[in-house]
Amino acid sequence: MGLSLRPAAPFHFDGTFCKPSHFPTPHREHESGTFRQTLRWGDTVYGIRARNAGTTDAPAIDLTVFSERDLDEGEVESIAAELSRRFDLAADLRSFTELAQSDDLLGPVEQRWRGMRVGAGYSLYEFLAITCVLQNTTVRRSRDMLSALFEHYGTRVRFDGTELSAFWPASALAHDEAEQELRALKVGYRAKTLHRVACDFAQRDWDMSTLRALPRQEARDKLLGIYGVGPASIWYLLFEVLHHYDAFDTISPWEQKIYSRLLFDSELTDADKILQEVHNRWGDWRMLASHYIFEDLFWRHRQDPIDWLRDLIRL
DNA sequence: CGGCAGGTGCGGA
DNA sequence: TCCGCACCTGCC
Repeated sequence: MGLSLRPAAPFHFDGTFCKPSHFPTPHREHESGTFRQTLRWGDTVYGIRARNAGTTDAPAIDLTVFSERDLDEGEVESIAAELSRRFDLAADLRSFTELAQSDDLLGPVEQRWRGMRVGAGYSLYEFLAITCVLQNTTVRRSRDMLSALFEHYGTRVRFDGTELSAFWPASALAHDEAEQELRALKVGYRAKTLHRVACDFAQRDWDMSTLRALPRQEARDKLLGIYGVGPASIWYLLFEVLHHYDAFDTISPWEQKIYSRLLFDSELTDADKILQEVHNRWGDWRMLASHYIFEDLFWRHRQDPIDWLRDLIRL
């Protein structure tokens, strides 16, 4: 069952649904003009297919929802609305475009990716599982931990000629033995965090419409109350899940190295200096601007490997 | 082998 | 409020 979505112009389909700087997860796949993912929504797992059916200035997406049982129209509409929020389809990026045009670094990048959205596509709980496996380790190990979680707790879903994994519900990790189970999956001390967060969410999920409506500072304080969320994870959540375009006030070591290259053509520049520079250049758009620059860099890296970047990510 | 990595919570000053 | 420390595991 399907319907048509109308993102606000300008819109960049492939930039929104494909994020080369994020490591691949088994719940989504992308090829030019087509995106598929699984979606756990309510008590049901759906298959989602989005197809580009428009242009940058006259955007349209053909959305198809797959399910084992019959779907009613209201159900499909609520899924469409949720996906529109997750992928930030209504975003007005016109003043961002204006800002980019007067910036030597962002300008050419924005031209290539005009209309690209944040586009994480996860629920809050799912994204917390991601930030948890990102903590204090290397990209390779984060990827391995997430694969193990999907293999053990995820479900395989076949639809539209493909097979993808779906995220597990929080309740799957909430039973008493879950922490021991998780340790066996080599997630280390993160087992405690994953278990505790799962218990919290299994008992009471968040009211996302309230959270989305909060000013950044209040949303920040609320999210910091979640066990396992600290200064490094908080801006991932604020940006990717809540779309606060200015959520960029701390910088992690690997990102510091990348910004040092991009902004100062050096191997390592002082973190405060980078934050100052980013603030001066892009103001309230600084996190979105950084996102554009990162995706552009990783996209170019994928086409034609960049040596220093390969050394940094060591995948 | 010891140190460290894309952090965080906790106890003690 | 700020600081030092433990923590699973894999890689150098």
